Amino acid sequence: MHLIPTDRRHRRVLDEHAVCDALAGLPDDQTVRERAAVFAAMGDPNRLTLLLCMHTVPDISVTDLAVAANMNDSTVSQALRLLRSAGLIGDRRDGRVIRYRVTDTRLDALLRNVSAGR
Amino acid sequence: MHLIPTDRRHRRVLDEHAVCDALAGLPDDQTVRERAAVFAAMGDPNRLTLLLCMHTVPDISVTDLAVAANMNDSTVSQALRLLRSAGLIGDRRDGRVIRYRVTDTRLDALLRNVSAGR
DNA sequence: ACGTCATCTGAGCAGATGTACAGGCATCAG
DNA sequence: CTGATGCCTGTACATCTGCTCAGATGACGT
Repeated sequence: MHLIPTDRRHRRVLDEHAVCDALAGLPDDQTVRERAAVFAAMGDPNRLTLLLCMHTVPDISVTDLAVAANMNDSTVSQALRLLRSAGLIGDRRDGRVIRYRVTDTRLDALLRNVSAGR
Repeated sequence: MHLIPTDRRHRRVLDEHAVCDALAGLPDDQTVRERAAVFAAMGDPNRLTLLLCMHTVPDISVTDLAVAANMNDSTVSQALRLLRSAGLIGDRRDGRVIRYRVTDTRLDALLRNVSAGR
């Protein structure tokens, strides 16, 4: 099997078998990018803290998140916007309060795991 | 229970109960930082690709990694240095070839999961 | 309507990040 | 030894990030 794309065919290789195996186990580029984006979203301490708070207290308000995470409102708001555009969280309006919660089910296990390292 | 640290006691809060619950479920700062660092390391598409390659082909060489991930040697080398200093991978010298593999067992499940989204 | 409150937005900036390029070091074959 | 090969490092640069600050928006109570 020659899984090496034509544009890299000229490149020197030490173990062609290894390269083909690696390529065979690789998802397509778009999938990799999507997954990486999820990890990147969790890769910031402040955002991870926010996610953990939303995980333990679903439908928590922005103000309370800001106090719990020790960040100021504006910073929280921007972090939440990023997480929301990544599809990880969802919001719900409740009067003039907006409540956030984790909606991506893939995060549940990960966040539980992080909390376990307490 | 008043889990809110004294330096934030003056801040306005909507639901003190929620804030305390969120704080109670939070690991200490250092733990959060460590976990975030792991996610951040996986948060770059190139690095995630490299990790996936090392996951499916343990002890793969730098040259082969570069071809499989379609990056040039130097970029791969720097990415590997970052991953190594994060403690996620380990290296083994074999003549003039250096072989890398994933050593952090926590990544196994995560990488398998990413591969599944193929 | 008015003031207050919860949240969002935009601008600006310091610092971090990722990549390419050039060159260096170490190892192997002849 | 000499040249080729595999890998690493330093530098430079453009880009991205995350934060703060100031101000805007929208909803509530009176």
